[in-house]
Amino acid sequence: MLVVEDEARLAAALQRGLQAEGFAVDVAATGPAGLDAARHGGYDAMVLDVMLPGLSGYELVRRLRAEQHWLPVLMLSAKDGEYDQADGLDCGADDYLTKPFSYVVLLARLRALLRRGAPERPTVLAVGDLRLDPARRRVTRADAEVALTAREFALLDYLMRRPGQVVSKVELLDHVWDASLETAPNAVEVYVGYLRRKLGRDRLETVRGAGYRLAT
Amino acid sequence: MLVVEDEARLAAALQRGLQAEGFAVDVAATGPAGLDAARHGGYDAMVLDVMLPGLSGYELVRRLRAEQHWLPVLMLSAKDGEYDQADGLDCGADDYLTKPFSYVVLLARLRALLRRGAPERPTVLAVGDLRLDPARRRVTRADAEVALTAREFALLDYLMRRPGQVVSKVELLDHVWDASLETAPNAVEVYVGYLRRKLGRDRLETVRGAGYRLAT
DNA sequence: GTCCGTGCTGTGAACGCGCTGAGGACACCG
DNA sequence: CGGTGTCCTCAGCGCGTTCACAGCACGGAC
Repeated sequence: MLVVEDEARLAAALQRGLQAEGFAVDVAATGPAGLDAARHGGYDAMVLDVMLPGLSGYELVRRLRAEQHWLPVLMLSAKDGEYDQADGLDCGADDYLTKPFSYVVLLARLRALLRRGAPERPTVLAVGDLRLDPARRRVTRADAEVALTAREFALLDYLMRRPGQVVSKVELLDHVWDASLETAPNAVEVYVGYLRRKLGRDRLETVRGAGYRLAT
Repeated sequence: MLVVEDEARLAAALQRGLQAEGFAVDVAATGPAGLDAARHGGYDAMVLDVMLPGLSGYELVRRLRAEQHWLPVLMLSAKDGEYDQADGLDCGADDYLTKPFSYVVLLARLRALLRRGAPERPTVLAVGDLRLDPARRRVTRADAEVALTAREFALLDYLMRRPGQVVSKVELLDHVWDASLETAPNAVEVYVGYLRRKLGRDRLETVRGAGYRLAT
């Protein structure tokens, strides 16, 4: 949870209160700092004051949305005019609360926002009857689950993103192994062997002198 | 757009106003009629009065959500107490406006709701026979209450919002703990251990080298 | 056929991940 | 002030994972 609020006392109170509810809370005190945090912080939601030094809350949301960031934003403002509220919401905020606000209501509204925050379903890689779900970290072959170790999974993941292409051992060492210098190319052969054993002999083709290819 | 409101004059005014904005609007005058319309009407969103003959707005939303209907609901009420508002939102409404309300604000809030699309999450998270109510801060396992500490609750909450997905320890430290830099990853292991003890050994799966997964 | 280069695989050892019990730091409460 | 509960660190352990090694199989060139 990100709180962008320049009044130090209110910010501290919000942080304490939300932490007591079990949220992990960061605070930013200026518009630019808040924008930056929202961009890179991976927050679930954001409580945003309108009156901020450096960049208004309105503008902050507008930029955030323009940059394709969709985290839920609850806007906080001392302005209770109907057009202020409508402007805030039309800039891209999801809710608008006027100061002074009830803490109970703030929490309930945050919960309602979080309820809706839906991370889109990650793609599932599929090649033939092989299926790999990066988020669930599951691999199935003809609907039967296959248990893979971390390294095996990473290797298959890389190959399934390039089905039919020949991938060299050096390329695999670079991307699936971190330090290619310290690992012998034979390790790749070993792990290809493991995968073949678990997925079927002919799923991974050897291209002598060039690398490996995932059969489509 | 569905309007559920028993005061004929207000209902008619809302219908006219929303139609002027380009919405196709149907009106229901009682709770049961509204519930039925919401179930089968395929509406984008719903404006719902709380005080209704036959079935209160609270109960209407609760049933709707229990039946897995997630259309956005803007609740309308003459009650402006903070707990009325919080109750309405925790029943599953997405927004709450007190009468008398500004028409401009109503429109802006409806636009914000429609922008978000239908929510995908119920107010109470449920995975298997595990149930977690964020508002009441309670967890039950097969209808038996389980006492959790704040940290345990936050951890389970985060995992239950991503059932079946693998969540890394770093991600958990970022979102469930405040300062990932200052907390050792081992703390996650410790708390997973606590949860396993309270919820059952096999509810939380370890994915070696990747993270943890809540069994679905 | 021989020879060489490349890839495959069984064995085994070191490593490091994750689990756990013990206990210290801290806050809250009577 | 001690009692209680929570949070988190630490150290030790078990064991799965990773990878080097060496011997073998196989393909291609001649």
